[in-house]
Amino acid sequence: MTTGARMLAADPAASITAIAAEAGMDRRTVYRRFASREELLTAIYEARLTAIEQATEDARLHEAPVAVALHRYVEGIIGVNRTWPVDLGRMLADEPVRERRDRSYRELTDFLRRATDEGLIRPGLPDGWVSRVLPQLMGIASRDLTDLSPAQAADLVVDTFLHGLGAGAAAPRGAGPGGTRAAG
Amino acid sequence: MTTGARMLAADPAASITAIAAEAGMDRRTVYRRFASREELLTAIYEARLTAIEQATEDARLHEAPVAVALHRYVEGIIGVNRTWPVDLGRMLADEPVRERRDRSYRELTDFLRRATDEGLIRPGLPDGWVSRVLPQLMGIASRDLTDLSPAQAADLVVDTFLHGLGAGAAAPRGAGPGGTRAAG
DNA sequence: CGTAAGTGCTACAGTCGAGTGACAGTTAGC
DNA sequence: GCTAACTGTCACTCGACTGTAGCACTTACG
Repeated sequence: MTTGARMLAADPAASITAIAAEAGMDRRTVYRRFASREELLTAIYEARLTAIEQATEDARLHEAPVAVALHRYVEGIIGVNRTWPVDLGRMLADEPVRERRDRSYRELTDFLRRATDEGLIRPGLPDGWVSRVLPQLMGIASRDLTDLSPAQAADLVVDTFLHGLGAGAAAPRGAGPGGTRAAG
Repeated sequence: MTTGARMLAADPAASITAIAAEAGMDRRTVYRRFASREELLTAIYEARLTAIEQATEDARLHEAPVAVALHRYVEGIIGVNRTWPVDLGRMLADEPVRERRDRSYRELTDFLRRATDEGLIRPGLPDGWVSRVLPQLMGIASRDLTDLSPAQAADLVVDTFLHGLGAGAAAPRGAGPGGTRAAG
């Protein structure tokens, strides 16, 4: 099913025929597993959601030290993004799926608030800015920096997230000049 | 035409009927102005490209001090993003349009290289990371922080881009705690 | 060997959107 | 009032996709 997800990530309007072809099976076979197109999409998104929830749990966002939890979370989500690259946001007709998605987002927001309270993140930033920047950084790292392992990509994302790309900040340990250069 | 672009931004697969309806005219009228759907899309994207090129020129990326040019560029592009929110990337069948887009991207990359050479941006980062993070930050600010003016949003984007969101960095002048809070 | 499950393939109806044609109504300028 | 340009509307063809039906084939299992 992951291959079909990759197809949908490239083109959310992909036809069942195209999705089936990429997965190496016939269009009719897809309909034997999923009653409709919507059901297939829901199944894929649910798989992604489950992976996200697993990664969130593994990161122990509520208990672990914020710096540790942040890195573990980023690394986990980058892995999820690569396994289930499907973007969605459009195909959210299902109320239960939408609710699960919102819960995951809220969990991230709560964690980032804790990180702010504990002094890791600067306070006073506009609402939603912090919790939108982080997923986007993870998204870029997942999509465009395929040469980096999830752990290496997480180093870069966390460092960029906390310190930016200006010259006046500390470079990440083990990701310095010449260390993790990726191809074009 | 901007209204049609807003429609396409929300759903790239929007029908001509829907686009025309949002623009307050009949589907048939659209076909009188544009020979085909592809031509309409091309026209919209060309309008965005022209605005981008104007903003790039206004920022004087080659001559102005890098810090100044960066801020001017970000402010300009945020304005463009709000006027022409269309995302594209998918609808790039036209070779000339694609080439213009690539040229704009190259211009940004060149500028960011200069900014690195002159010590504004940290060297040794993976290829493509810097030039992908900045547009994404501008995109979030354009879409989700609608309460902020382009200038205010640019303050935030530049500060985040250079210093990140960690507590150990200087907050932007005039965008401190309680200053530019946006509604959730 | 025989059966059952799963798959590929062809064919079909229904829907939706793209694009075109023809006609009627409206507005501006003479 | 008359004309020209523009627009709205009805009606059509064409193509692509969804979802379903039926039949043939392969594979595994007893």
